[in-house]
Amino acid sequence: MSKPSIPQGTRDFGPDVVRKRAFIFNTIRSVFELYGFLPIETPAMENLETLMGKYGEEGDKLIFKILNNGLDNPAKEQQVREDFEKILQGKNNKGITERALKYDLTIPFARYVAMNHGQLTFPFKRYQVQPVWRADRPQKGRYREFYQCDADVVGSNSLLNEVEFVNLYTDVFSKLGIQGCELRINSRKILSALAEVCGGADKLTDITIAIDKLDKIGLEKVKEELSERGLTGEQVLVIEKYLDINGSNESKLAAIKELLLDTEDGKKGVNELEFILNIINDQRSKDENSKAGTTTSLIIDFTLARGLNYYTGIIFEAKAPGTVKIGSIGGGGRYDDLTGLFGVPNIPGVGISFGVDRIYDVMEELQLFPSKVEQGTRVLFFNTGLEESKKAYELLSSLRRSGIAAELFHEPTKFDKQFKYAEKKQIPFIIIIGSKELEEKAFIIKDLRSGEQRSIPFADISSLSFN
RNA sequence: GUGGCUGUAGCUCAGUUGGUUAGAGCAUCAGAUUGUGGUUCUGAGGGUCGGGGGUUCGAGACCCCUCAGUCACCCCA
Repeated sequence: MSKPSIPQGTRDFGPDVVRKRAFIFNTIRSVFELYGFLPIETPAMENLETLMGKYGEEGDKLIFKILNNGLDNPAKEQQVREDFEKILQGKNNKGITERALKYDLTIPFARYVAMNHGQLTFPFKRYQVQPVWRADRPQKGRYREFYQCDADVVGSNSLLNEVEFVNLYTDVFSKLGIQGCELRINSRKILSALAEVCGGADKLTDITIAIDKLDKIGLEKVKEELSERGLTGEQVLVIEKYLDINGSNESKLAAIKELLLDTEDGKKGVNELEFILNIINDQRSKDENSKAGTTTSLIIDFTLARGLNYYTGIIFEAKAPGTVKIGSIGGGGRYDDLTGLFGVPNIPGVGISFGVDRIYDVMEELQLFPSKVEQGTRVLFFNTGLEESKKAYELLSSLRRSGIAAELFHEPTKFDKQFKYAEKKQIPFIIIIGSKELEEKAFIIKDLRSGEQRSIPFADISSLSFN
């Protein structure tokens, strides 16, 4: 027997980790609900064709495919061999695989909307917290199974939705206690205007992929990559000018107008950004937290591109505070016609996502988890024998009824063991009921943190707070 | 999919140019301590040195293969 193990890139979570993760999930969920989003869930697996082709060529490779059952049926052997031949040529085949684990929450949601649009009230605001899977090779902060927390609004073109998401991000990070996050925004329209000015609207994807890497590989390498992707020296020069834009949000907008305002897309993109910025600035000028400088800052970033190619308008990326080297902890954007892929056109939407696993790492590194999230049992009743435990159980039940987590030690053994159990589980109080206490109708309660103990009549147990 | 690094006790790691019976700390269990823990002391258990092959009189160490973990690239949360 070899040692048991779990698949690469997956993780077990112990009790304390689950508690901390639950704190993050609950916080995000409560903010989603506060903004009027409704929960849905979709299956772990989707039909392969629902997912294929939605995430680009690279994305297709990272989809976890599920092998069909019954391939060992002798009667089908010939067919299976032929089907498998197609797999070897890099083509998917229904005879071998027709289901896959979901890759994100957005496409399954689009599929859900396409299937149920007749019943939904628009704008439909949903949130979804579920695991997704990617056949990526794991590395720091990247796993093959991880949770996404998504919120999307479909059926509305209003930019007020984008404003809502800016505030939603801000509220979540504030409630989690993470200070100094950055929310970067851009518009895909700006990027396509850039492509247009560079004489190659068809080069949009190449340009976005290259400039997205700017902060990682530097300007020179980006220029190299652009040349390799077939852009002329003149076009690269325009992009260099574009990438050179910096300063405050206002000066960035002024500079981009100069560069791209001749184009239709450029105008639209700038308008979008200005609209959002104006409202947010106005709101924040009246808000105490913003004045204190502890909120998430909203930053226009023309180098922000985002890989997923279904985005058409505003795009977001949330970044951890600069002191931790984790990078993106969330992202999202507007898509004009996501459900069109599933035969239901003209339902626009905008959505965002939180990367819980990375948020966890950030909070762990900055020690931001409140100590109360690790709180479990408040009081342990010592077991000193059968008769005594009967009384202990009676009192314990009354505590549980009033919401206080309590346990009875599982067997009558020496105090040493029972004390150590309480210590390891960080149970702050122990209660002892022995034969003497039974007779006196009063138990001994001890605070393990201070070592203080006193005797309390059985009847008075409800007056104790166990804090 | 491509490349780098690391695999020795439950955990963190020592282990000399290849040399006899592979060590330490922490953790676990037992005792000192029969109804009062944390500290201390004593003792015990625990290893096919990731797996397979090779070189050698002799391999934890050197070579090859393989598996696993990890980091980076591509891409992304």
